[in-house]
Amino acid sequence: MALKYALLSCLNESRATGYELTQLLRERMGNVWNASHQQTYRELAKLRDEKCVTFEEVPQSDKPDRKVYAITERGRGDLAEWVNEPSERPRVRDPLLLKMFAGELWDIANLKAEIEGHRIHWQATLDRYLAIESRYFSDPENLPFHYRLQHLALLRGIDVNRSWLEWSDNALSVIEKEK
Amino acid sequence: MALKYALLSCLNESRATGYELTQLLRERMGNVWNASHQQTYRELAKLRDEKCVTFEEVPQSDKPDRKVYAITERGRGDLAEWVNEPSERPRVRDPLLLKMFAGELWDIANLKAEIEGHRIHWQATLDRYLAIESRYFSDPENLPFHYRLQHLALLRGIDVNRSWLEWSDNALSVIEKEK
DNA sequence: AAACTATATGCACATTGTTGCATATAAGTA
DNA sequence: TACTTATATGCAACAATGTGCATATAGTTT
Repeated sequence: MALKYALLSCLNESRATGYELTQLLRERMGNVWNASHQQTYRELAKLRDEKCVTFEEVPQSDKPDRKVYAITERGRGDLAEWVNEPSERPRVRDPLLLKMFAGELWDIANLKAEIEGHRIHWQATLDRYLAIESRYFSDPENLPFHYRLQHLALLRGIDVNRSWLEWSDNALSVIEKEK
Repeated sequence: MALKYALLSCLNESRATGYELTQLLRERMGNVWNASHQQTYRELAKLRDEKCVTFEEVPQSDKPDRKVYAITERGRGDLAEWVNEPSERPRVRDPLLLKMFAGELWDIANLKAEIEGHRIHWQATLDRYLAIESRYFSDPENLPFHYRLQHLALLRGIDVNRSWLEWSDNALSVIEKEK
């Protein structure tokens, strides 16, 4: 449901193709929302039907034609309405943490490898977010308000990944003692 | 898909009714997985078909009869297999953070109220998790391994809620300056 | 030469999750 | 007395998401 608004938020800043929107969701909004490219295209088709976006076909000779989407007045209206509605808290669904509740069934070497694997990912994601921060938000105090809000979202991503890194180090030391 | 394993993990520790399983998911596993009671009952019916659980009807005179579920060998096998498979990272879907990307469309009073509302929830959840910690995990060093793993999961919940509290204070001060 | 990555789009089917409803009783609260 | 909460179960319809497949071309890596 909120994928609609994720896409509209992107298009509210600038026009983009489905492909670009998919990338934006993965990169800039990676710690906030995610969707596969199939989902993005499907949702864009729906937004077209609802007249929340328009699109313009841009022919390309070497690659498939691009459809450049733009938000409409109605789209912006829907977005503004949604923004000011109360938001639900995110549902928690974390397979790795869930597995902590099946304790004695673990093969400890597996568990260790699993956490180490995730640790690499968290480190990489943290680095990516820190790079975004230093590129776009190096002087947050002097940013316009709507960028400060985006910075707040990014800060969540940074903090979450830092905290996962600490957690995994802690978890690995617990496992080490058990061995 | 993983709801199956959430339920099996619970039943692996002790037999329980659908009602009790719903509560466990909300309380003890609240920072790890969540499901409505309808989902729980539906999944239990499926687990029955797959012969991963058995159940026993316990008549009650004052309240509706209870169906007490227990895990089977097959269920435990499925669970052990799943535990040792690599886990996907959780998908991120946070409506409040998403709204940070629709900056100039916010009514600032709304935004402030929204964050304050969420703050109350995070504080309450943190307190709840801290209470669980002091009741069951006050001496983690001397706990059996599978309880230490559960403690690790709880620590995530504590940390996430603490970090949301800090974030909301930060966010509120950013908003205050804008006013 | 074959495989992989990036660009670019999308359909069809399957699984999962939400919402509204339905039933039944007891105890506590306004 | 009427409403809410807790216990206890579940179906049916609908909405949202995920997975597998399909197509097309160019450049880069093995």
